[in-house]
Order: sequence, then C-alpha cells, then structure tokens
Amino acid sequence: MAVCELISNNGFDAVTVARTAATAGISVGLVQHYFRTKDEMLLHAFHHVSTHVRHRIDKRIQAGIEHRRPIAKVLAAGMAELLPLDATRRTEFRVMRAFAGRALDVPALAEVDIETARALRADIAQAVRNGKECGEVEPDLDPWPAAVRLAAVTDGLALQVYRDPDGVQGVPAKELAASILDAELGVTFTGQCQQYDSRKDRL
Amino acid sequence: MAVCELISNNGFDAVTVARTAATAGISVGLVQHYFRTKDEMLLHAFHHVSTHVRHRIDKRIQAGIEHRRPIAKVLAAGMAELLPLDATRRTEFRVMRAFAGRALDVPALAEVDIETARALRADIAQAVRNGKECGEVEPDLDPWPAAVRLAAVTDGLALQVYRDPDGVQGVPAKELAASILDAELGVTFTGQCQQYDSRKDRL
DNA sequence: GGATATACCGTATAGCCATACGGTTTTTAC
DNA sequence: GTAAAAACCGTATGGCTATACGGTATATCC
Repeated sequence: MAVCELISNNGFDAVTVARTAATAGISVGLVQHYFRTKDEMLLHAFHHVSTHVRHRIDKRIQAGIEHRRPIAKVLAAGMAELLPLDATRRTEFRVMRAFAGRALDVPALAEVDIETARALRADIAQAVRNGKECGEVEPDLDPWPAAVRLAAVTDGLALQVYRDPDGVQGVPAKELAASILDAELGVTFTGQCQQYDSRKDRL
Repeated sequence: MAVCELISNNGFDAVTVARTAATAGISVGLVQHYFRTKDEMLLHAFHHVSTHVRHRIDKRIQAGIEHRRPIAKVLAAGMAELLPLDATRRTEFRVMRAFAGRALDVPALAEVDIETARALRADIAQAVRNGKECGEVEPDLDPWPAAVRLAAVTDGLALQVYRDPDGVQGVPAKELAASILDAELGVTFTGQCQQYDSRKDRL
C-alpha cells in the first residue's frame, strides 16, 4: 500500500492524497473514486496493516501448533514478530505507531486500534488457557492478568527496541528482548507440556 | 502551555501557530518572536512536558526515600505515575503519545524522546542497584535487563490502561495495573530492605 | 451493438497554513 | 531623559491541501 510506503519513508505528514496517488502511480481522481475522503483512505490503510501483521503472527502460531512445539515457545515466537528487530518489522512498527499516534485523536482509527489490541490480548489469554490444559500453566491461574502483562511487555519492548536498536549496555537488542520475553513467559508457563490435543484453537 | 491544551483537546493536527497563539491569548507575531519556526515551538513544548513528568516522578521518589519506604514500593509508585489512571495523567499521556508518534519522523523530537526514555531506564537501573545494597535484590543480578523490562511493562501497561480505562474482564484498570506492576517488581525485588543509607541517589 | 456501470483522468477552487515583514509599545540601561 | 533592546501586534502572501466536478476510456451485460 502506497500509504505505508509514504509513512515509512517520509512520515505521516507526507501522506497527502496527491502524493499517495503519485506513489501508487494513479491519479488523484481514482483515489477519490475508491475513497470518498482522506480519512476513509487512512482508515482502510490502518485496517490493512493491522490485519496483515495479525496474519503474519497467526501463520507463525499455526506452524508452531503443527510442529507440537510448547505453547510458551510458540508465544515467544509470535510476540517477537511484533518487535522491530529487522528492517521489515521496523518499517511495520513505524507505520503502526504512526497510526496509533493518530488514533488518539481520530475516533475511527481508535476503534481499529482498540479492536486489534483486544484481539491480541484475547488470543494470549487463550494460549494461557491452552497451557493449563496441557500442564504448562498452573491450573488455578487467571489468564487475563497474565495476558495483559504479556501484551504490555511486548508493546513496551517493541518501543525500546525501536529506540535503541543496538541494545543496552553492550547487550544486543535481539538477545535482550528474547531473554526478557522468555523470562516473562517463564513466570506464567512454569510446567512442561504433557500432551496437546490440537483442537481448532488458534493459539 | 497552550500547545498541550490544544493537543489534549483537539489533537495534534489542531496545533497550528495561529491557533496556539489564540489559545495562549497572544498574537501570531509574538509566537514568532519566541520561536523562529513551528518545529522549534513543538520541540520546546515536548521538552517542557517531558521534564514536567520527570519532576513529578522525582518528587514522589524523593518523598519515598525520605520516609525510608522499601525501594520496590517507591518504584511502584513512581511507575504508576506514568499510567493514565486519572484525568490529569490521561491528558498528559495523550500529549506525550502524540509527541512520541511525531518523534518517529522528526529527528529533533526523536532525540528528546530517546533521551527521556534513557534517563528513566537509567534511574530504574540505579534503583535496582540500590536494592542490592540494602538486600531487596539478589546481589548478582544484572540491573540492566531488569530496568529494560520494568520500563517496558510500564510503557505497555500505560497504553492498555489508556485503551481500556474500565479494565479487563471486570477487573478495574487501576487494580489490574497495580497488581501487574507489583508482580513484575516482585520478580526483581525478592528480599526485604535491611538498612538504607540515604545517599544522594535519586532512586 | 448499444447501454450501463465502473475505472480512470486532469483541472479548478476555496481554505488553511507557516512564514515574512514593518510597525508600535513597553521595558531596560545608562 | 533618551537610546537601545525587547515585547508585541496585524497584515500580507505564496504554497499546499482536500475536495468537487466534468469528462473519457474500458469493461460488462443483455
């Protein structure tokens, strides 16, 4: 999507209807044909990248399930997918962040933002519940606080990795993030998977 | 500052030189007299709120030290200061976030953003070191990963509290955040404070 | 093949924006 | 008191923006 290209290269302010059209190689009129207003265009773009990131994570999770890997490991991989650890994800992060920043003021964007976050949290909670069933998680643990916490560290870690891509105090960002995520998951996923009945759960 | 008022009421896009002047009750010319460009004005505003939030936290920490409270408790209070748990902090959060979103594209803003984050992280690390000295923290624990982790959860938690001010699954945001912060601090601060030599450490 | 819809274009326009500039008032310094 | 500096104002203006609009090509259907 041309919008994302512009955001990641020149910032959100550079996204004008005219420039977007030019970047996409079409005319202003055609953009108007597809989107009645600029906001509609932005909303569509936001929705687009949101679901794109989601699908990327879902795919990774699906693969993990098929290979019967421990849930904690699958989660770790999925969450790492949200960290700007390479050029691609860094670009993605910039775009998502720019949108999220705008979502503070534009209700239509905020809706998508909240919905995306909620869905992620719900899926993490489901993963914790699955963890209980197969013995990786203590049976009486409430999955929601854990899900909120895990979503929070991922979010916060992403920002830190973005700001200091080279890491902190000599420790590369990648390793630092991985160890923190592992530790964080270790708080919740304390046991080892016994058996996993692969139902249709997404996580 | 008029800039912040505009951002929190009408969003970042509403911040124009003319409107800022009107909000502040002065003329456009005077704004230009103080700031050569709009960017300069924005940068000043960002710097202003950054240090303001910082001072608020520092004060709370200073009070905690004077009352000889456990470092973990002081840290918890300081970090909670960053969460949008009431109207004031919610406004502050909006402003900070809007700036942070812009900082992705404007190098001058990014610099302030990074510097602020680094300072916070450094102070948390110092708190962990202090914790070691008085027995709250295991002596051989590396303070940096812990600091990164704690900064990350605070950041991420702030966003979640903002998005879902009413909490998750019936648990109010305030309690949820407090319990998560406590749990997170509990991972690092495992012991009890024996004695604390109140030096000039800021945390 | 004609009609209807959809894809697509280029230009016009009214509004808002940051900034430039020349002026006036107030304060400061001696 | 007076001169210099700082605070302060109001009005251009040129550029960029979203959007409106009228038109042309192209596909789709009967």
